[in-house]
Amino acid sequence: MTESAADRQQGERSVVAAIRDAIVRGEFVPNQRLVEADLSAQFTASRATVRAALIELTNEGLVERVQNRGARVRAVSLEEAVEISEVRMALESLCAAKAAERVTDDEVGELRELGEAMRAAVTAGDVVGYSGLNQQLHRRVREISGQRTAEQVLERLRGQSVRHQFRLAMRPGRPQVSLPEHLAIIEAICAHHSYEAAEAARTHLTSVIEALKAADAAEAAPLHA
Amino acid sequence: MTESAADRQQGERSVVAAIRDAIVRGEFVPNQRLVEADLSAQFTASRATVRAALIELTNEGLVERVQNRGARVRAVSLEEAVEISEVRMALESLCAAKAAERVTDDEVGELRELGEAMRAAVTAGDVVGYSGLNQQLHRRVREISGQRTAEQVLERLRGQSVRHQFRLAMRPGRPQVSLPEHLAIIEAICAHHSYEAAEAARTHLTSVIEALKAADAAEAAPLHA
DNA sequence: CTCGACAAAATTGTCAACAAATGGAGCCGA
DNA sequence: TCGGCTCCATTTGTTGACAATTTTGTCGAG
Repeated sequence: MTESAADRQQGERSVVAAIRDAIVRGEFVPNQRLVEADLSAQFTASRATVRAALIELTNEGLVERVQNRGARVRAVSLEEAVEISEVRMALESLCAAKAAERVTDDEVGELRELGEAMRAAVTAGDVVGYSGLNQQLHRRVREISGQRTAEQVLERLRGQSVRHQFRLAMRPGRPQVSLPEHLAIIEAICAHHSYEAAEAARTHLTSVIEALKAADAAEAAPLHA
Repeated sequence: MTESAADRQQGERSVVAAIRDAIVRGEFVPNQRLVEADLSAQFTASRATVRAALIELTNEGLVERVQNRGARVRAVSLEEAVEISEVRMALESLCAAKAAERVTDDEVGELRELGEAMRAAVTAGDVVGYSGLNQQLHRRVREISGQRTAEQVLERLRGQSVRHQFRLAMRPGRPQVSLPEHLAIIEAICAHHSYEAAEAARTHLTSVIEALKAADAAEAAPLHA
C-alpha cells in the first residue's frame, strides 16, 4: 500500500522523489526513524541508493542525519516555521519586486486569471483547491522574477514548512484573510509597481506568521470540541 | 602536495570538507571535471564515499552533477554572483535588524573591537587580514541575530560566491569603500537601531553588487597593464 | 531494587566488483 | 572529403558483502 507510484521506476532520482513524497504527504511522520535497510526493501532499491537519497534530503532540510545513528524525519517546530516565514518574507518580497519589473502582458493575464480562480475557490468554500492555487501563485511569482537563486532557496524552504502551511490552510476563516492579501500582490505586480508588490508580499507573510502563532496556540489548548 | 590536512582523518565528513576546501581554495578550478575514481585515489577513500561527498556538495551549490555524465566544479557567472548578492541583501538586512534587537553588552564590545581591527587593517594596508575580519563580522552578525534558518542559507551562499568575494577584496580602493559601510552596520546594531541596521546592510550589499559589476567590466578589458 | 559491566543485536560506514550508459575514435561507403 | 555507423574506452550507477559503531538486553553485585 505504501508504494504509491514511485517504486516502479528505478534510480536514485526516483527514490529521492518517493521518500520526499512520503514525508511531505505525511506518510512518514516527524521524528520517525528512517532505517536504510527498511527503505531499501520498501522502494526496492539498494541501500547505497537509499543512502544517497537520504543525504540529498538532508540538505533539503527534510531529514536529519547523525553519524552512526541514522536518519529521521526532521520535525520543524513552530519557532522554526516562524523563522522560515521570516526568510520567505525577505525573499518573496524581493521576488515580487523583481516580478513587477519584468512581468509581461501574457503573464499579467495569467496572474489575473489565477486571482479570479482563487476568489472563486474561496467563494465556493473549496479549501483544498484554494491551497493548490495559493502554491501555484507563489511559484509563478518566483518564476516571473527571474531570480533563480531566490527561487531555489524558497523551493527548499517550502518543502520544510509544507506541513505547517497545510495546517494553516485548514483553519476556518484563514482563506478569507489571505485572499485579499494575495490579490493585492497580484495587482501590484500587474501594475508594475515594484515597491508596492514587495510591500504586499511583506504584509502577506506577516499575516502568515501571526496566523501560525495563533494556530499553534489554539491547538495547544483543545478545550472547545 | 594536494592532501593538505584532511586525508589523515577518514570518513565521508572529512572527504566532503577536503573537496570543499579544494574548490574554495581554487585548487579545483570552475568547470573542472571531478571524476569519482580520481578523487577516490587522491583522498584515499572509496568511490562510494567520494560519491556521497559529491552529492552533498551538489546541494551546497559548489558542484554540478548530470546523470551518467559525472560532476564538475560549478562555475558561478557574474549574473549569478549578483543574484546571490541580492539574496544576501535581503537576508543580511533581516539578520542585522534582528541582531540589533538581541545584541548583548558583551557582544557590543566584541563588535566594536572587530570594527577597530578592521579600521586598523585598512590603515595598515593588510588586505588579506581585512578580508578575514570582513567574513568574521558578517558571520558574527548572523550568529547574534539568532535566525538560524537565514544563517544556514547565507552560509551556503557564501561558499558559492567566495571566489567573487575574494576577487573583490583584492581590488585597489575597495577596502576604503567598504570599511565605512561595515562600521555603519556595527554602529547601528550596537545602538539597537534595527531599522538603521537593516538599511546599513542594504547599503553595503548594494555597494557590493555595484563593485562586482565594475570589477567584471574592468577585468573584461585588461588593456592598461 | 538499582546500578554498572558485559554481551548480543541492530544499524550505519566502507569497500571492491559488476552492470549500464555515455562520448569519441576509427572505419566504411558515398 | 564528409556523413553516418559501429565498436571501444572511460565513467557513472548499482549491488552485495564486510567492518565498525551504537544501542539494547541481560546478568550479577551491592
